[in-house]
Amino acid sequence: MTGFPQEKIHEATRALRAVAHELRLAVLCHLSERPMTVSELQAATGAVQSNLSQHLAKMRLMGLLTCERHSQQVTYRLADPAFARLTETLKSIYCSPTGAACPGEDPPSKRSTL
Amino acid sequence: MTGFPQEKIHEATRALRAVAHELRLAVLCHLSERPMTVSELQAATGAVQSNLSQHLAKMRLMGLLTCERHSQQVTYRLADPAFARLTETLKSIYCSPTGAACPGEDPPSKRSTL
DNA sequence: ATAGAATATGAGCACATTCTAATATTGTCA
DNA sequence: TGACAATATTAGAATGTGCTCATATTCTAT
Repeated sequence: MTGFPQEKIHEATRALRAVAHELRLAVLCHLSERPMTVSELQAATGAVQSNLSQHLAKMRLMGLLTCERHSQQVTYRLADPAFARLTETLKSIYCSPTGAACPGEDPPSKRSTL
Repeated sequence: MTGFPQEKIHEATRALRAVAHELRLAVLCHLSERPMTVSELQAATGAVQSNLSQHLAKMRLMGLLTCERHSQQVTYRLADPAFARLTETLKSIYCSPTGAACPGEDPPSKRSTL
């Protein structure tokens, strides 16, 4: 675990929790490309307004995003461009040219190896 | 969100959930370096046996790890070496030389920006 | 066969998450 | 001011997680 002190693990875990959700990951992906308003995100993800708003709030509180209002619209963006590396990495793992990581599909029923 | 189809997002989300926990992330970090037995992981993380075992099981079911038994010991390893990229990325974000990503500390109380 | 070491599993409580539906807030425009 | 658009917040039920403690399983060695 070279060079990953417990304290940093704690911080990293917060970010992971903030992203460990289909809708939130989708949002992160979109915002990794460019800042977007809530309505744009809503259109892009197909999420229900109040639900999306809640997830955006959580991501903001978790330190992933920041936002600013422009009259009636609120634009969200990555709090740090470094977070885009996360989606890049995930893409590299799951959409890799070498087709890596093909986990055991959703729980087959239980008990597999061993 | 170029090149990250909903279906892949779903898969990636499973992996993220599997890692979005301090103990599990620590385990992933250790196993990113080399395969380890349960007792080694136990010593390395200081976790309670049954608790660790449960987390390992979850990570295995989620497709992150595989394991094999050698007499009484069970050795766990990354199901795909590509998963090590995840810990690498997190390290690059949180232990970066440029000190990036300094989120707003654990929930101050609530309500910040806006 | 028995005992002990290394792991796994199950029960159950406490607490966190997620979703929906309803309502509140903020800003624009006629 | 009143109505409408864009977002946010609240409430509450449903579901999921994580932990501990007790117990089961698997091997090995005597």
